[in-house]
Order: sequence, then C-alpha cells, then structure tokens
Amino acid sequence: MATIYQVSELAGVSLATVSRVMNNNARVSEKTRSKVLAAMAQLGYRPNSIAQSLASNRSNSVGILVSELHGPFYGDMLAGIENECRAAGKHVIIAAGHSEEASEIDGIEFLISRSCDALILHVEAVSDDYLIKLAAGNIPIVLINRYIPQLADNCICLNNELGGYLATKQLLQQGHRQLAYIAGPMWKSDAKDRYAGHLRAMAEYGVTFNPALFAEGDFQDSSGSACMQQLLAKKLPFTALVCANDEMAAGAIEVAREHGLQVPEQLSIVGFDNLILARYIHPKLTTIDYPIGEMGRMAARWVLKHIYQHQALALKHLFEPVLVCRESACALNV
Amino acid sequence: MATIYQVSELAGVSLATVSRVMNNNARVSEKTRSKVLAAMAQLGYRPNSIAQSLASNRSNSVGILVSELHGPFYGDMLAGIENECRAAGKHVIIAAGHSEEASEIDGIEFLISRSCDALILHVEAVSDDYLIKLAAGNIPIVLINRYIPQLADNCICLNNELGGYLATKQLLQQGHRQLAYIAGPMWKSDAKDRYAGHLRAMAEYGVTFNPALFAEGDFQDSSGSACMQQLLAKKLPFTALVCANDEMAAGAIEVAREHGLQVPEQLSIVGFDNLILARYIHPKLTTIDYPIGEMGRMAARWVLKHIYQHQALALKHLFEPVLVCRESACALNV
DNA sequence: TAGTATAATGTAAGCGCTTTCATTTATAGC
DNA sequence: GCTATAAATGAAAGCGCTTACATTATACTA
Repeated sequence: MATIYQVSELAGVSLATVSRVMNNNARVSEKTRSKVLAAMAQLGYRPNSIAQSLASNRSNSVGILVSELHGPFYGDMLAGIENECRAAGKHVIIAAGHSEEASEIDGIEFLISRSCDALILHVEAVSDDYLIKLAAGNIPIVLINRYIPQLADNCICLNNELGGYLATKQLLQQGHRQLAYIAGPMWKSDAKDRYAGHLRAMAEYGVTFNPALFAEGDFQDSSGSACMQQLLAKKLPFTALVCANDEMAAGAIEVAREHGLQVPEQLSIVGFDNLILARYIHPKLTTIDYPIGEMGRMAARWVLKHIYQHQALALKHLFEPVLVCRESACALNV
Repeated sequence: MATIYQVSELAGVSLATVSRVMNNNARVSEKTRSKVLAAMAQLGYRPNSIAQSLASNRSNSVGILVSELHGPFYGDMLAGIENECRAAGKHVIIAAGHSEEASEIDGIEFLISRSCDALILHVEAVSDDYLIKLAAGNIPIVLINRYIPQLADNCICLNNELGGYLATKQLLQQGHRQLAYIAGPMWKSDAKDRYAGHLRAMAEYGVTFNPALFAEGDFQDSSGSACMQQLLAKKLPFTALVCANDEMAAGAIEVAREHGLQVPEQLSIVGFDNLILARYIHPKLTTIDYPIGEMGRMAARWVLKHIYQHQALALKHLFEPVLVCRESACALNV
C-alpha cells in the first residue's frame, strides 16, 4: 500500500501538500493539486484511515447501540443510519444491548473504547442519570426513542402518546365502544405513553375505560397471546382491541382465531409500529406507523451536523406517527 | 484521557512494560504487573484503540457487507457475527450492498479503506472473478452463502440443494403428486440449487416435473403473488406448491386465499428460510430452516481463527438445512 | 565465586498521517 | 523595479501506541 510519503515523492511536493489536497482544506494551487492527484492515481493511493484518525483525533466512526440486531425494527433503524453516514464517508460500528442494563453499559463502553466520534443509542435499561452523566463526558450522544428533558436536544423521539391516541380514535370512530387494551411493559416510557394516548382518546369520546379490559404484556408476541387469553377468560364483551405493538397484536390475533373469533368482523384489532410483519399476518394489520428508519436517518444527521460540521442540515426531534389502515379493523356492525 | 505514558510514570516503569501488561504477551513480573494495573485503575486508563491499530497494523475490526440491513434475514446474520466478534473484543463495521454490483464493490472498498482486518461478505451481484482477485489481495475475506471452488476454504454455505430436496420430499411423502414450484431468480446460485433439489426429489419419487407448473420470481413477496396468479391462471391442477423462499410463499398464500383456496386443505405450501415471519403468517408456514445466525457466527469464527489466532476453534463450511413442520402443508386427502 | 543462561525491563524507532509555524513564491501597489 | 502583503509550500513535531533490540537483574551451574 502506497503511503502519503510516496505520493509526495512522486509528485515532487511535501507531505503537507499531499495532505492538503486530500483534505482540500487549504489553498493549494491548481497545478500542484493536479500533480498530486495524478500521483495518487498512479500509485493507487488510499489514505490510511487509522493514521488519519490518530493524527486528527477524529475516528470518523459513529457507534450505534441497539437492543437487538435481528428483528424487524432495528434493521430499519440501522439501515437509515448507515445510509446517511456512509454517504458522508463515516462508518458505523454496531453493538447490541439486549435491553439489559449491564449489557447496555458494556456495549457503550465498548463503543467508546473504539474511539467513536459520537454514539447513537437506542437504550432501554440504562438510567436517565447514567445517560446524563455520559452526555456530560466528551463523547456526544444522541438518543432514539427516549426523552430526557435535560438532554432534550439529543433526543429523537416518536410521539407515542399521539400514536396511542390515533389507534384508539380510529376504533372509536368506527363505532366501537367496548375496547380492550394490551399494553407493553409499563416501566418503558413508550408503553406508558401509548397507553396515555389510549386513555385520552377514550376520554375524548366519553367512553369509560374498563380496567378489567386491560392487560400488560412485554411487547413479545407470546405475551400478546397470553394477554388475549386472559382477556377472553373474563367473558367480558369487547368488540375492539388495541395492542401496544404489532407483535403482541399478532399473538392476540392467533388466539382470537383459535377461539373462533373472526377478525375484524367480530373483533377489530389495531397494532402499533407497522413492522413488515404487519403486512404478512392475516388479516393485514391496521396499525400505527413508526418511522424508525427516518428517525435513524435523523439521528445520523444530528451527528453529521454537530460533530462533522455539516451545517446545512435541518433537524427534527419529534416524529408524528400516522395511522395505516389495513384489514384488521372495521366499522362495528350494530 | 490518560495515556500509556502517564500510566508508566505513575507506576514507575517504562512505556514498554505498560504495553506488555496490556497485551500480556511477554513475561512481566507479578510485582510490576500489579503496580501497573493499579496505576491504570487509578487513572481510569483506557488504551487508545486507534493508536494501537496504527502501531500494530491491526485494526481489530471486521467489515461486514450484507445486501440489506433491514429485513429479517440479515439481522440474524449480523447478530451472530456481532456476538462472536464482540466476545473476542473485535468490532464490526457494517455496510449494505443492495444486491447491486456497483454498490457492493463500493461497500467493499469502503470497508477496505477503513482498514478492516478481514471482510465477511454476503454478496450477490459481484462476479466470481472479482472475489477471487479480492481474496488474492492482502485482506482476507469470507463468503457467506456463496460457493466459489477456488475459494472453498473461505466459503460458509448452506446446502441449498438439500433444502430444495427436503421441502419437496415432504410434500411427496404426504402423498402429493401434482407439485408447482415458484423459484427465485435463477441467476442466483441458491435459487438454482434449491430448484435442483426439487427436481431430484421429484425424480426420486418418479414424479415427472411439469414445466407449466414452474414460475420464476425474485424472492420478494410481490413476485410470489404474481407467480401464483400465473400458475392459477393456467387452470392446471396442483395440490402442493414449493416456494424457494418464505416471502414468496407469503405472497402466494395471500393469492391462494383471494382465490378461495384453503391452505393447506386444498393446497399445501412449503417455504424456505424459516424467517420469523414464517411463524406469523397464517397458516404458519412449513418451511426449511436456514441457520443464518449460526452461519454468521461461523464466519466470525473463521476470522477469529485465521486472523486473530484463536487456534482452538472448529470450523464448519457446509450447513445442512432442516425441515420445520408447521401448518401450511398436510397430507393429501384422497 | 565467577561465568553463563535467562528473565525482566528499558530505549527508541517507527506506524502514516495532520497541523503549526516558518519559509518561499506570487501578486499588487506605487 | 521595489516593497508590502497574501498565497503556496515545506519542515518538523507530534498523535498514543508496539516492538526489535539493548541493557540490567536474577537464577543457576560448576
């Protein structure tokens, strides 16, 4: 591999000049520039990014921590981030945190030890305090799907409350009045917010919420099934169900089917997230779209703007979910 | 951030000694070692990985190129790789190739420019020649799901032919004799191999293959639907369908349902890949398991063994798919 | 106890760049 | 043509480590 030194020799200029044309950050005469460029081409020169990093104290890499690498959700997020970063010549280092505190911290430390210029974090288990302290350190962070008031500018969030509201409102508008709700784990803020939105819509329509028609799952499809079982076991009538995410909705639909309930004819269901699977399950799931890919992109842009001085970028911190109507919810036939 | 120099000062030893205890690759007396360790702890010292890389000519990073970051398939693969690599303290840099030649090459060059110690590639569009040339360069590569005889040792593959065989055999054993086949894009070797397995099973059971019951899709669900439409339009009877992947199977099932065909009662379907979605679609898909996560792990191990001298690891190059029986295929009721 | 082998530690030269500062060269003003 | 100024280039000092080689301390042999 050719080094900058050989380029400089071949071009008959100094190291510094070659470096300048590489970074085109200083004035170099056109003549010299083209001489250098020619030499580079001739030698097939590629700058050594490690050496660049050491000298410039910039690794040009951004660290990403997601809960899981597999699963439909994080893939979209990663895709958004990678896309944006690569276009800017930055690379992306990934780690998984498995929604578990020790593992998340471990992942973050790992990324820090790799000299990332910034971190994009989708963390769930770690405390606000930890993140605030982390943000006070010398490596900038941006948080996806987590809102911490003290770190407001570093947060890219979805308006989960609105999503919960929209999901519920749709059912209400379709004439349903007996609604059940399968929530996510209530220690997670998004689960809480979605639920809050549900309550707001119910209140708005003057429908009283029946605590007996509430069940708390853990965002996995199996818990959707389990919750649905519980709900059904109570023998209380309900014509619609909102699930705090698509996977639990899938689990619930399955149980409904086993119980001979027609979806949506006898039971309307709406999910949340709009995962790819929402299109595959039958009936196709009516759900709330979570633009996680876009949010990943935006997080990457935040980094480009704040760390790599791409001034022009416009940032957006709060995303609005939107309802996606498919087949799992229909008007109540009285 | 403390540097090695400050550690050496505090511990009252030389730089070299500190470096030695960090890498514990040379004999250091217990007394000195603990002095150094104490100094490190006291300063909260973390080695600068960039500097380490520059000096050692080892970046401790492995580059991964996948076709897409989203989607259920690559996520599992990434998860397997990341897991294994991180446990060994290596990090993972990712890029997407989008199954498009220029983009794949671009991604590879990008990873090379980041000084990866090795590359794990899931490429589709790039030519064998290109890969052979690449492998001859000074950065080792391992190929997932691509077999090139000259690079046999660097390939981690699934026995796709066997998979196609197993899928078909299952149907044959269940008594079906009129089978349709929806293939993947036949320029892809996995699509070709799966199809070959299908033919072998047919031959083995003495069933003649009817070319009119063959359709070529592109591995997307929409093409599964389209192919199914074509097949149905021919008005030829068939009681079973094998699809070269799960997504096309999902598309096909949908069309079957629209045509009032009961799956599996009137039409048995088997897929290939065993994506998570196979569990979500209805009826739950009988399919061939593609242990992509395991294969990712294995690719990572290949790298650990060959590049990072983890001698003990056992390698496996060819994985055997296995049939997963669920609900979309049943015995032919005569 | 000297003499040697061996273990432990230190010295210093890079790794391939960036960047400050000094120096040279071109441009403009008169 | 000669200075004053600006633009282009070069020299050299790091960035924080690793590692070959040199040196010193320790253990062992006869």
